[in-house]
Amino acid sequence: MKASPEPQALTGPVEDYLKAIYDLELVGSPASTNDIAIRLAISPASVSGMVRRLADQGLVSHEPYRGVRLTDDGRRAALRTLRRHRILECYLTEVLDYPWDRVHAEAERLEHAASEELVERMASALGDPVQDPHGAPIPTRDGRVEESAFRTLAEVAPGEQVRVRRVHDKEPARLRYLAELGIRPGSHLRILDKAPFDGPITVWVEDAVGGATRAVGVGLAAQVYVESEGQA
Amino acid sequence: MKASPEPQALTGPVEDYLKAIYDLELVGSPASTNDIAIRLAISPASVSGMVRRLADQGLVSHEPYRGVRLTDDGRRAALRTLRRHRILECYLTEVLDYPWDRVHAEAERLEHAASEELVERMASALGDPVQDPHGAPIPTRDGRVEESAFRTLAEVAPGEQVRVRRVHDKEPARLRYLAELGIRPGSHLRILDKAPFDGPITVWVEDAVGGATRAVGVGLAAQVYVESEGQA
DNA sequence: AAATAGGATTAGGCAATCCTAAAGTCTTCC
DNA sequence: GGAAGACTTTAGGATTGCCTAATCCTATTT
Repeated sequence: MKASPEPQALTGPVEDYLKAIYDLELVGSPASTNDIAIRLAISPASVSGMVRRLADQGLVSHEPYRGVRLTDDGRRAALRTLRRHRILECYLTEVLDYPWDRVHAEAERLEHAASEELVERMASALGDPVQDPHGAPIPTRDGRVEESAFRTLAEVAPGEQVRVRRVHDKEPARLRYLAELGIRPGSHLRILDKAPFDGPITVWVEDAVGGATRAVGVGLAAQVYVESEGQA
Repeated sequence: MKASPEPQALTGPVEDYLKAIYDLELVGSPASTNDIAIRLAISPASVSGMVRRLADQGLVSHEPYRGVRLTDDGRRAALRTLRRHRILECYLTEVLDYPWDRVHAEAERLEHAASEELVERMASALGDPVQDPHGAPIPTRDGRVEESAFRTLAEVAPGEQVRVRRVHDKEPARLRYLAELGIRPGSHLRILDKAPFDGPITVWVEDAVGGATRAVGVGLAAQVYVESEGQA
């Protein structure tokens, strides 16, 4: 049995496509051209073109008009990039005290430039963290992750007590607002009320100063992943 | 009086050209196409093409067949990149204990991706260092540097005592060898002998374990910059 | 003053990425 | 069962950077 061949250097854009496809595939179905385009903020036509090249390189399999799936090689590459990204986020946050909401953008740029060696040094300095500042799990060196399927805050019924496990990390403004509300990974919430017609969700935030009642719109609540902690 | 316009984002290659031209200009004359090509390990024809684009962007002035000079804008951009590079080198070395000889290559990649904010955070964490691990001066935030003109070890006469101030940083193998000899910025040397016909230079290395005599070829000695400390 | 050696520039290409516009395909809804 | 609408792909372009081969300057040498 032979070690896998040297991971060839991929370009920044290629790594971005693979990450996007990985993420989109997580919900089960193959990634559609359109979804990839939206996620990367480029035109669908460009995605079609790039997907062909990724397929040529053996990183994805593509059934025209049907969608894209990562091959094993593609998945390995995606997880390597994800590991880099998340360790960088941890390092920036914990060691350099980088602001919570801007960490994602910085890591997004550095992940394509930082060597394996650098990232592993950072990981060691942090004691090999297992999740990033937004609660996302960090793939291991050998490419394993445990992507738990949490419910979102929008799906929780009134009366439940939950712990925040993860929040979306892309939009600085939303992150800043969530932080203001006291909602971040690890926060404890009790759902007090859920207004009908996709109305706001009222929660008791244990971790706000002295505890506080907060109303969260469904849009935002759908980006907050929680884990049950019991009924009130 | 108005603040200078936002420094537009430059591509990695463009930053590399500007750094190369900056360095070549340090010795006085405008940078030649050929020298830039050698420094960046690309063909002279490519340099001609890129120089035109740099001139279009107002970053350099180009007199065909005569050479290239940085404009004020170009110099500012070059110094920004150089500051990034050298602070990154310091940070990697001091905080992450990155090996001395590989720091240059890593910083070379990161300098194009790291934001101003990140680099300034690193600088603060280090107490605003004034020189990088190889002895190169770090430009200030507002773009000032003091590039001292040191003699090289190859130019020093026997009998002199010198302190190493700076060493070339590009080649890991040479750096490793110099470190083995005990020659790095701050080391104290006494020149014992200089063989004729560009022969080796024999030095007493104060900082080697217990002090040691070492012979250095002129090629290597020319990459070690020193400052006089007196006659023996 | 003409020949020549080097260095510089132009000509013509290629690969990676992205774009807009036009054409193709699939699914679903009368 | 056919047409609408949504999504995908192809066609044709642009840009950035790099390359090789060929041509062009400049300065030195005879």
